[in-house]
Amino acid sequence: MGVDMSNNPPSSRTKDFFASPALSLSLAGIFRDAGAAATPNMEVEEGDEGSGGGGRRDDMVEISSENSEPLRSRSDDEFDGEGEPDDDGADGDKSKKKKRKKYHRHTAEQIREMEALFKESPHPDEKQRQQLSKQLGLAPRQVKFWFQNRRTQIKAIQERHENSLLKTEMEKLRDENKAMREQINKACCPNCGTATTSREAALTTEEQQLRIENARLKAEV
Amino acid sequence: MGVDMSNNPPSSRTKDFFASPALSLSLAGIFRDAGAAATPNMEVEEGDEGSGGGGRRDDMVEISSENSEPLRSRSDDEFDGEGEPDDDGADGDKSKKKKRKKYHRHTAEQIREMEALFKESPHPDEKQRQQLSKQLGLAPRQVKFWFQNRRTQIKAIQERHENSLLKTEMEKLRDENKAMREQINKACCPNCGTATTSREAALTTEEQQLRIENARLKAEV
DNA sequence: AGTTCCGCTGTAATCATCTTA
DNA sequence: ATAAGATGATTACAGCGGAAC
Repeated sequence: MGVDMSNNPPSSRTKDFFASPALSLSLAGIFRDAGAAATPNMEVEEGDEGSGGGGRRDDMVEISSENSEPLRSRSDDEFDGEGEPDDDGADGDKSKKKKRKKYHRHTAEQIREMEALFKESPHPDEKQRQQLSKQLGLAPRQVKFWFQNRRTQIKAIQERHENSLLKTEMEKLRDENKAMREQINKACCPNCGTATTSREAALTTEEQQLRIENARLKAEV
Repeated sequence: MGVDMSNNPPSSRTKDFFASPALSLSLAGIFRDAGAAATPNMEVEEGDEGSGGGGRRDDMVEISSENSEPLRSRSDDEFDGEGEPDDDGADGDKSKKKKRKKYHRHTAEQIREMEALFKESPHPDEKQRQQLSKQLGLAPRQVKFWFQNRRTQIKAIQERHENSLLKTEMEKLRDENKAMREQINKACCPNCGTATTSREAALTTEEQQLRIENARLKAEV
């Protein structure tokens, strides 16, 4: 009954890794350097109005659509109430302004700079980070985070890449394997062409097979 | 050139997620796997050093924390000194005790429940989600997020797993190929090669040895 | 042409552990 | 052997792209 299973993702088959705006290209360069120029996008929309205005947009939850349900309660805030009670007034109304720190993405330039440094050293020390942070107008922590996340990303991408390489290589090996197997089985040696059909030949081929199996077993262990 | 390694290998990619028997392990959340130990899993082992060095052993998580709470937090929030040159322009809203909203992790129970549902359907519809959210005291959005993140997580893990399988298999193939290559190159056939010199005896003894080793290996496997 | 919804990807930030100097 | 940094896992969010109206 219902175990569903219908889900089945509509699936997109596109797997192209390197599909990210800022990250991909530079990364791609690491592996295969395509000569393509970089600096693709740069449109950082995000017009943050200058600082003066103070707009304060509250939150962005905006669920729209019908689903707006009764925003549940205090919700998640941590249970340990310690400190931080700021209970926003009664919850009577559903205002619930949960201002969750604006999300905020770093600008293209900031990323560019950090990337540049990253290329030189993926593990910058505090000094370097600090300097960068000053230069870019980011908090030192943010720079630190960025590097951390970046390392993780790189690793993931590399892994994926490696995976695909592995796959192709394996396929190659598999073919080779098959070919060799056939060769051994039927034509013994290319030099003399016609293999002898005598008992000796049989023995050697058998031996060969044994060797092969042996190797395989060894690999397994 | 486009190497295009995309892959849509018709091959094994079809597992419906979690269908994998031994996948569970590291998924972080499994604090208690409820359920009798019916999961004889134990596999996935992969040494590999990779860069950076570091062998690491990952282990089952064990976050303890009995249900209910307390999840301690060591010093939370390090107050950075505020003086930071932060202010990334714009948005100067700082000021005030900015309680950087606590991070907050879902409780073990919430996770357990969600996981349970996840097993049945990784893509719950709004109704299901809503119900769950009520039951667990989480905002619907949180539930939604959780499922999303979880899906990605699973995917990543699966990929990793697949990757390691691939690696071992490839290694196996490689060895086998090497062996075959050697065979072909040297001990090819008794007629043309170095085999004609009353090699029979030697061959047979060698063969016997091979057989013995073979048997031993088989036993090990 | 459209628009509404939804899932997925990428990313920011935080915490918990593990390493390492 | 203690403090600092790296790493992995999590929560949360913005946007894109496709599918369903």
